[in-house]
Amino acid sequence: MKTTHGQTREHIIEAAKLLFYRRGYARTSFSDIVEHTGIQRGNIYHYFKTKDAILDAVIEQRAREYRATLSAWDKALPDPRDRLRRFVHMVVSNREDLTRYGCPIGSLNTELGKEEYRHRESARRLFDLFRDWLTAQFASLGDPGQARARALHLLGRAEGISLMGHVYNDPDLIAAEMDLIGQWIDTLEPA
Amino acid sequence: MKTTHGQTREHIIEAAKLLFYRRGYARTSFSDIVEHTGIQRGNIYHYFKTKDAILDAVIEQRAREYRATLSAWDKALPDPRDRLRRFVHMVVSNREDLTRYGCPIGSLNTELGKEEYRHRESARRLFDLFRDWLTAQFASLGDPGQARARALHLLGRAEGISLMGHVYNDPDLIAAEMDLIGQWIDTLEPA
DNA sequence: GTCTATATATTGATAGAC
DNA sequence: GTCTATCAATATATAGAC
Repeated sequence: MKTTHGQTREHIIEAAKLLFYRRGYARTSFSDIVEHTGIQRGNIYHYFKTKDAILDAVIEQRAREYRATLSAWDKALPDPRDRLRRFVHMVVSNREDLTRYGCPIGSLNTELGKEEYRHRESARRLFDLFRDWLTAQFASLGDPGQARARALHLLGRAEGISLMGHVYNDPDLIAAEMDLIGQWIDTLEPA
Repeated sequence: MKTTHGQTREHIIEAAKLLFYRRGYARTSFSDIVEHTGIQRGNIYHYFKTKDAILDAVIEQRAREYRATLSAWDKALPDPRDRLRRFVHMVVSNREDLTRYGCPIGSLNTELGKEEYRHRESARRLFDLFRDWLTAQFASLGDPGQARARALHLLGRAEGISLMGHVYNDPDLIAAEMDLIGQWIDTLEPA
């Protein structure tokens, strides 16, 4: 928990976030980060003692971003159905990046879910943010007992179709599936 | 295309298949394969000149297995609806492994879909096998124009819920979602 | 805080005896 | 076909001058 706001530290995190997303964590080397930032090796170690520490910071940074996004939606949209539609719209809006590199949360969890990684839980917390937020929206929209199951159903469909769009290089697959989900949201009974 | 049927070569492929699945390709080293098989480094290089060549062989091996599975289903089940149900049942049956390590095809494509991998296309062909087979079943069951979209929808949902089951360590999530898919299959109009 | 130089371990890969 | 010994490149990480 540093209280300083050094630009260099932010640059490292932003570069690592991009590289981990596009190349994966294991395949991204310190040299990649050095080349991409222009910051020298020794200086990076001044801010992060290990590569794992950079990963921690990247995950924290993503968590901050997603929390801010969901918080902004909460403030702008009082209707839970509109909030769910906003989530669906976000996926559709990001379909080009999703097609190119996959879902940043999904692919990170896929990589870090493998054996001998100690970041499984912190990566999972990125999913928790959306799962809990979606659960709250489904709960206030209808049957609270089914809210969590519906949230995981929705997250799963978004992740699955993102993977298919990625594998088959087709953003329209993502748009079509999310349209089906939008129709499903429209049919849900109000509370 | 070797015509010899050496046991050593098969041992290497089987060990690599297991390790690539559980640890990921990038994180699996030659030392891992040596330790897991008991075969010495130099001997492995007698069968495979590079690590990439082992990956090629593992993907080919998986393709052979999946083709055999689908072919067996074709022979045993004349009704396309039963064949679709058989696919759903396979996912449910594998839910423990899917929960522990994720989907072997999905996680492989997620890793190899990242930048600077030259195995993207061969990994995608594993999905092609199921996509094309599912497309054929949907086509003979009803509207052929929607068959491919339905196949990708089904594959996406299976992949997505496998990821959620993996991330949240909950095989029941997979069973529940695949049950929904089974209900959907039951409602499809016959040709 | 930033840099150069370097340490140390591990990686994929080779050479060659048997 | 199997093995030991080793290579060259790259990985993460450290030491210390400025």
